[in-house]
Amino acid sequence: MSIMTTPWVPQTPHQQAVLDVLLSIRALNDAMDRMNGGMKDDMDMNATDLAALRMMIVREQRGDTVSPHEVAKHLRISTASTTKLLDRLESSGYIERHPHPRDRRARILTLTAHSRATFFKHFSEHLEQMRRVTEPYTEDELKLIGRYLTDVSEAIDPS
Amino acid sequence: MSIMTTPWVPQTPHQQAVLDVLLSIRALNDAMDRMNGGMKDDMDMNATDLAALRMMIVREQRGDTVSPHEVAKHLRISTASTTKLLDRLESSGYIERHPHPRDRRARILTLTAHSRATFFKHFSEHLEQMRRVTEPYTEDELKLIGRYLTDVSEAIDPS
DNA sequence: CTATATCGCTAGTTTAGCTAGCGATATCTC
DNA sequence: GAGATATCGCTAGCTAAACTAGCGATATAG
Repeated sequence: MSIMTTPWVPQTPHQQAVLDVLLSIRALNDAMDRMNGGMKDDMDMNATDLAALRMMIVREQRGDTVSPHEVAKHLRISTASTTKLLDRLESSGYIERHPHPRDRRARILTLTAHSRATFFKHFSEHLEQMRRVTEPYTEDELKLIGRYLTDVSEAIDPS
Repeated sequence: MSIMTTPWVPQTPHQQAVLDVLLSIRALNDAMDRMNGGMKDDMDMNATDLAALRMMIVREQRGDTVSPHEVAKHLRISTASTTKLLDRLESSGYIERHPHPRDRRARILTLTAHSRATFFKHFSEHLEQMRRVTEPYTEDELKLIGRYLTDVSEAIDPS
């Protein structure tokens, strides 16, 4: 993520602080990209398949189920590519396809126990590290940080 | 980026704040991924090629030049793939390959004016939005935020 | 009830990665 | 210096994973 891209020379300490934060956002994004890269290598999986798995895990935690169509939309790939992606995940035992109870055209996707176990095995260490560096901050500080991160997310991708 | 992935129920307001921050980091990462996706669509370019362009722009701002080898290392792709990537960028007028002044095996890569113009045209709006939401924070707040973001980056990818 | 839309899939094509290895050049060791 | 080794960017050929087009089954709208 290239933040430091415009010729912009900070004139004041405040402007310098703004620039530093934007640079640190870029650094964070790079770090997360590398983390994802590492996980996909560890799990012997491509980036898209891993992203699909992440999406399903998040949805499951919210109590929602996922359809092939939703996977396609989330990953911004075609439904044809999604079929093949799901073939890969299914044949390697990460997901299962079940009939949708009401719509006989549709499917619902579920994670296998193996899937959850493998994902957490590789992710929990990163999560623990993140929690470790987050916990020392006070509640007020965390609220400020959370508010800022939300501000930035909405600024770059008003959803 | 799936943060909310472990069954972890916050017991205190502080724990809740920690969880919220971790969730907002995931949201930020998702937003930046979508921003990148949008830019690559707008510029009719694949994600890796765009990442290479970003890297070159950052290096140029620091006054450094870039070699094909460095592109390969940064993107974690083979030098063979990098040759093809540079072929694409060169034939579409984004970069130029020049002989290295001291090492006759090597090349140095430069951006074209068209490249810079196109990139900034598509990125500057996002950057401006990010700066807009960042500027209202006080210098002390920004320092806190910057420190936290750096902490997290180092936690997930100790470089 | 007919027309249209949606869901997931198959078939075939294209893109962008990979490994292996080469020619030219640079650097290290003696 | 001379020879061995390493490095740089490249080509050739292979593979993985995306794409478009379109189909059968089913659902929904007029």
